[in-house]
Amino acid sequence: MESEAVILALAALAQSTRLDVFRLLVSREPAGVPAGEIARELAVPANTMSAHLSVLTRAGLVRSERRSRSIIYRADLEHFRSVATFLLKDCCGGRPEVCAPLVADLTPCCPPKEPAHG
Amino acid sequence: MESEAVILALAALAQSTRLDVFRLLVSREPAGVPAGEIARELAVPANTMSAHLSVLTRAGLVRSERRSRSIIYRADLEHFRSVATFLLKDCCGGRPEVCAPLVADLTPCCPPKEPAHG
DNA sequence: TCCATAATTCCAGACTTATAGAATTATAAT
DNA sequence: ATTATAATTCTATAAGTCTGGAATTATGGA
Repeated sequence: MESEAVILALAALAQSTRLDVFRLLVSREPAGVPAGEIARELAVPANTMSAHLSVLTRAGLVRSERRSRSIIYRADLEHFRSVATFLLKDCCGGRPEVCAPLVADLTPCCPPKEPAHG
Repeated sequence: MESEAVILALAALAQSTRLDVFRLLVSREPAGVPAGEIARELAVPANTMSAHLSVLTRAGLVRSERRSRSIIYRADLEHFRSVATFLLKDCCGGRPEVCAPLVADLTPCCPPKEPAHG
């Protein structure tokens, strides 16, 4: 993950409509949501929403796939996680005390598996 | 942590000079760095840097304190962590599989304490 | 007081982003 | 072919951001 990709992702999420879109898509994984329904649920005109979805796509945070007349959008959770990792590693590397409480906070909601093998 | 505060923080970090500043300040904790030295190290004019520092301050990511003629800037790691927590909790709540690998990735660099007590 | 240093604020120009109406493209049903 | 639905692209406007020169404020030393 390069820092330019991180900046793109941060900029994409630093806008209320787009943050709402991403949260909606995360909550609707893995089914995804058609563009029109996203626009309807968030009460934003379809063309405006299309512009926002394009920003999220360029940032790598969402992917889309046509299904008949609809275009289904889904959150790219792996990309999101790699952005978070980049950001946290930066401070974690030098400052373990930053990440320790965060890990402690996150651990209860995540299955206590053994360390990743990838 | 409200979502408006998160958007402010994301917007502040979604700019290369400011991301560099924040990384520099994280690496220089807890001593901090005077404004002029930040500008010099990142090769940015003092007034331009001042504008960036002001954005980071409004976003709650840095704090400053005058020491004689210098103004010392420091990263606010707690605020940064609460931004990260907000973002991750959102996906963690619905999608544990997102956070599990991240926690696994972060754990090795952080002391394996028992869960937080705050 | 006078000067030097450190940082900020003021200001203007160039650039980018957010928004949405109108037009267009793509798909499917009749 | 015609019509309807779903989404995007075109275009324009309003608003916001990034940048840095010039002026200003704050501090400290001679």
